[in-house]
Amino acid sequence: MPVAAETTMSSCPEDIKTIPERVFCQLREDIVEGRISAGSRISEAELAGRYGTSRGPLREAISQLAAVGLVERRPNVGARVIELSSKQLLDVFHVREALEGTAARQAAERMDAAAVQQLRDTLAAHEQRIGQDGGHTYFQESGDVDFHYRIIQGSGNRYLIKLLCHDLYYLVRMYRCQFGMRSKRGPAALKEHGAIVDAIARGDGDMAELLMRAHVRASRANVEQMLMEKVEVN
Amino acid sequence: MPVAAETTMSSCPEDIKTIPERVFCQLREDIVEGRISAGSRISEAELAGRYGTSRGPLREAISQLAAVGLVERRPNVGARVIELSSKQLLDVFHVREALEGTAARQAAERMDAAAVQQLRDTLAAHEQRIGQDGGHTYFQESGDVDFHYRIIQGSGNRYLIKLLCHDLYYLVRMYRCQFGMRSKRGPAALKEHGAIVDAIARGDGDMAELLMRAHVRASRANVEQMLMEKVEVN
DNA sequence: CGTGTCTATATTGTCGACAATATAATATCA
DNA sequence: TGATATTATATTGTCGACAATATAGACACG
Repeated sequence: MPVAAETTMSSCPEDIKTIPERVFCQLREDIVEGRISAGSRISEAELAGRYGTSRGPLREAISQLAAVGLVERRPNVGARVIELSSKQLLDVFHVREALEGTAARQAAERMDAAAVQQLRDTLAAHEQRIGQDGGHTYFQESGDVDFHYRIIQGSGNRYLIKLLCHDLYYLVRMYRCQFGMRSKRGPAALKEHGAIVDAIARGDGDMAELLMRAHVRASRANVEQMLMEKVEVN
Repeated sequence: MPVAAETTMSSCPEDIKTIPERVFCQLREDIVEGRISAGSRISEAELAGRYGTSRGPLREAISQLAAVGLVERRPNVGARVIELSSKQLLDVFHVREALEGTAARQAAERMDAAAVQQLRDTLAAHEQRIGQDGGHTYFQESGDVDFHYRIIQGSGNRYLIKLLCHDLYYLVRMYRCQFGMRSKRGPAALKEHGAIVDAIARGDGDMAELLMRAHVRASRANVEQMLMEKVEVN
């Protein structure tokens, strides 16, 4: 009974009706996973071919990508995939810290008993996985994502949900994929998750926010360190 | 030498080249100001006529509006302007509190002397205006917006700037217009602004964030009260 | 040899026509 | 008469063709 798969923010849902929507998803995935390299130009004609559609729907998809911030558009010139810089990655983490902190606070205020229980289950599953395979990175990541996802949903704040789940996480994933970073702080993160759940269960919004912010901050520090090491290597 | 006009987030810049961009701006303005009423359906054909273009560019504009969250789209049915509820307004304020707090913190860390001076000037102009006309609401609003705008820009965090200046503020403005609320706490807000500037000038990020969050929270409390009064009246 | 201009080409921007879908109005049957 | 099936209509979705613009290359000139 893996809880993860179903609830994770799915890559490209099947129930997509319209072409622009489908292309938007696929294109986003290709960008995030690095199949279309950062900074590269996006040719409408070429992509129309690749995704088997005409340029109309494709332009719509590109518009949306631009609105979300994954590509940059210049009139009469075209669109390019955004460039990734360390500074911007850290800036994104600052935003994430603030937003996820608020999510945790509101989750503490609004989650009902059932939701809290589900959250506990997620955490337990995650714990078990780490125990089993000593923190095989993939499950660790997906477990982490699932945990955060649940809390964000639990906040019941639609705008927050939109920002974090629909916009920001794709950016974060893009960095993860392309800078090739996997969090190596599984057990530590797990403990922090536990404390956060407790605060939420208690209905202690202040503490939940505090802990979540610290958690994201620690994650950022981890990333920051990896970036430094990378610079040294190169 | 009014500082405000030039730097305020302009409604619809003149230097717009492409039609979708122009339509996006105009349509957004019409929605924000309530000329297209909340919850109403958006007919592509009708709007294409109104803005003097064909349906292609219009669809692109609608896509972007949807990505920003001002309209909701259903496949094969059409788009509607979002409905405004008190709960969602308050949720937006929660997000704003978190983001502007971060903006203030980063501004404190990153603004140079010149930028801080500009901020002071903005504040001084605002103060003078309030003194003159006893807080004529229009200038008060625009001064407030300008102040926040400067700090957000001062954070140097591109993602933050995008979220606050390009997405969130239009939502806030939409609520302001349609719920017809003007902040009646001019002098109080001004004091708070002063304290924030001091913290930023000092480079005290913690304090700047704390004060900014309190400031936004106070604004939210004000809005909350007005909402309650409204309910009573009706 | 460097610089500026001009032209050729490729790419984006825009449009109108046609296809697919949802909604509403109508008709049919128990 | 009520509910369901069916058609009609209006709206959205999609496409291919044409116009406008920017970029790269050739060419002339200082």
